[in-house]
Amino acid sequence: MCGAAADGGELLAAAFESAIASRSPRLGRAAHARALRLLTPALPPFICAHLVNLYSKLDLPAAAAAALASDPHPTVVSFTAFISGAAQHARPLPALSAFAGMLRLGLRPNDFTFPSAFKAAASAPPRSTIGPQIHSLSLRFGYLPDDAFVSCAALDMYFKTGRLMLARRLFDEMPNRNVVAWNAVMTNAVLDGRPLETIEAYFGLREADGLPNVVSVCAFFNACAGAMYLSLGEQFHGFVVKCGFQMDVSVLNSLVDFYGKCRCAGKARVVFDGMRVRNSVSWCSMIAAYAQNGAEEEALALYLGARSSGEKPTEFMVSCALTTCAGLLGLDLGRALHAVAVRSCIDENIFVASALVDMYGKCGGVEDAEQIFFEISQKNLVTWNAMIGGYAHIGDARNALLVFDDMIRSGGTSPNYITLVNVITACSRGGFTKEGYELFETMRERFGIEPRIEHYACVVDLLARAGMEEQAYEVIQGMSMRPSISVWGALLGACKMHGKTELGRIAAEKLFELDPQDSGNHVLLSNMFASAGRWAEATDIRREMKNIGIKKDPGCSWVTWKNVVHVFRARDTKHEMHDEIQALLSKLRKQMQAAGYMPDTQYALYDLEEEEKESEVFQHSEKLALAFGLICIPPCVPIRIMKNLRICVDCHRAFKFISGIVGRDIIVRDNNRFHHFKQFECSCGDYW
DNA sequence: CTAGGGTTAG
Repeated sequence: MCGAAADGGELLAAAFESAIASRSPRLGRAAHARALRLLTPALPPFICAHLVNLYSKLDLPAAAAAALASDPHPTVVSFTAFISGAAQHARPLPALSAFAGMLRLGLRPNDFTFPSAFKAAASAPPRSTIGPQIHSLSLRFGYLPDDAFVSCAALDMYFKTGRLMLARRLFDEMPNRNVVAWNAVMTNAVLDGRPLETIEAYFGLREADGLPNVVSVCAFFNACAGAMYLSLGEQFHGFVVKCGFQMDVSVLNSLVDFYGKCRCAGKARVVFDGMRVRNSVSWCSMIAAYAQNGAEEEALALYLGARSSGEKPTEFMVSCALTTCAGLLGLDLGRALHAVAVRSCIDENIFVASALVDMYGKCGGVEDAEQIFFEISQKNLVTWNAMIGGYAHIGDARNALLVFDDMIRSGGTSPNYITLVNVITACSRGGFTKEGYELFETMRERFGIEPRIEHYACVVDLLARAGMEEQAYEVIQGMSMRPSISVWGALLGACKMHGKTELGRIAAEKLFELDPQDSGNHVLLSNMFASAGRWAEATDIRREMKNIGIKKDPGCSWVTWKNVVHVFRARDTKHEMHDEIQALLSKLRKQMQAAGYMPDTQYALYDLEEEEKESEVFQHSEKLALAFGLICIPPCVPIRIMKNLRICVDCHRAFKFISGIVGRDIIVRDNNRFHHFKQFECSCGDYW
């Protein structure tokens, strides 16, 4: 009888183990059923512990709790199995309450229990004392800093709960620091955004004659990625290959990520292509590497490749792909991914939800962004930033400020520099000059955020746009850092808008120094002279462009209809619907003129007659795209037009008329922002 | 029968 139980026990143990290894709840339940059949009438204690371990490791919390509850005499082993599974699967609360439960039963946690308890306590909020309490309990039970497992777990817990002093002290007290202790220092320094410390810790490990392992290597690449240490990372790449770490999937994944973050998508791809084994992390890293380097098409192709090679649309996969859509302004694709997220039950994941808010905001669907945003119960910094950014895109300063206020008052999240960039941008575009400037002036004392170059660019834009170019110039002159292209660009743009030719010339000359090849600035300056009637100077700039070989970026606009992108250039005659488009445009021209429209031809080529100029502006790419949209897209659907340059002044004026005449919503996304035309008006209030 | 440090996303 006893022997039979033992034999059955060995068989069962093997069955439990293989169910856990293959992560198969089906195999697990089968092994459980077999145990019930073989061992009657009652399961022996060690099988009860096995069952708790099985269900806990398979992430079946209800079954694990039931197994623990049905154990007539639970031991420290059953409890530890439960706690460890819960901690590994990010369920810290059940883990900690089981820990408290075993103490109440008078069971003494052992050196296997404490590491899992610390792992659970590591995800407690920063102010929580649960971690330190468990630590003092472990000391009371005699686990001194020389127990590597216990103290490494405590060390990691102190780092993850933001108690850096205590972590540092524990680390210094450890008599024999193993590689795991060094790794805890390295990985947490990366997570906290101190990559330099990670690299220092790596050299500390080497000086102490420790051998790095896979985890140390990943942390090192992560640090190089975070600090953009391309050449250090490349050297380390060579070393890692020599040590034979290059067979490890995680190491290769972190290499892909490293090259991607260091703007070397090509090198990332070489690593990715050389991988013999890939997991979903590999695909996500490579998709992100493309998306972060402006190669959205490649990113999207890779996403489709991952799906067709059987990868599941995980939270990671979908949020990577959504970022790609945001960069591509691919609203239709983004909607499709939204549907994928809903079907896969991951749309409430905070990363996916924030990515959706971001995507809708950037692709011109603020209403959809809002709807998702207001349903997110646990908003974090990125969620708030994405929503405020969405309002900034359409220049809705009022809502941006309201949401910013909500964020501050909710108290859970403090703004970061991106929040301030987004709010000030919204103020700038929405004409809330006073509010925006006040925020800029007080951000240091109110939120402890040091103004960065981005904030200067925003505030120069804010002031200059509102006609205060001189104040904006004073802000630039008072800067402690070197003004960037965006700073001078903001000033130049506003000077052109308000005809401040002299200051505009100063800004343009700075821009020519900083970026001699950029055509946009030359065109802007030339147009500025042209609209001031200073044709000679305008012509000079054009001639200079020709001399140094700068070509004007060809402007183009595009409309997506039935999954086909229709691209238009100015004076395009090649489109299959050319005749219909021209017919509609001339009909619209008459209707608009009857409604009081006057063409704005001041930037058209200046050697043309006035009448020719009028025809000229009627061949702009955005007007061709709009006419195509009006013909093809049914009346209830808004027409969405993308443009690679800024929308032209005349097209902006014309679109307002057309939106009213035909009673359609027209949404234009240019290289700067959205314009939503409706009933003879534009969402930007002509302030752009 | 139970244990620590890990790669990807907004």
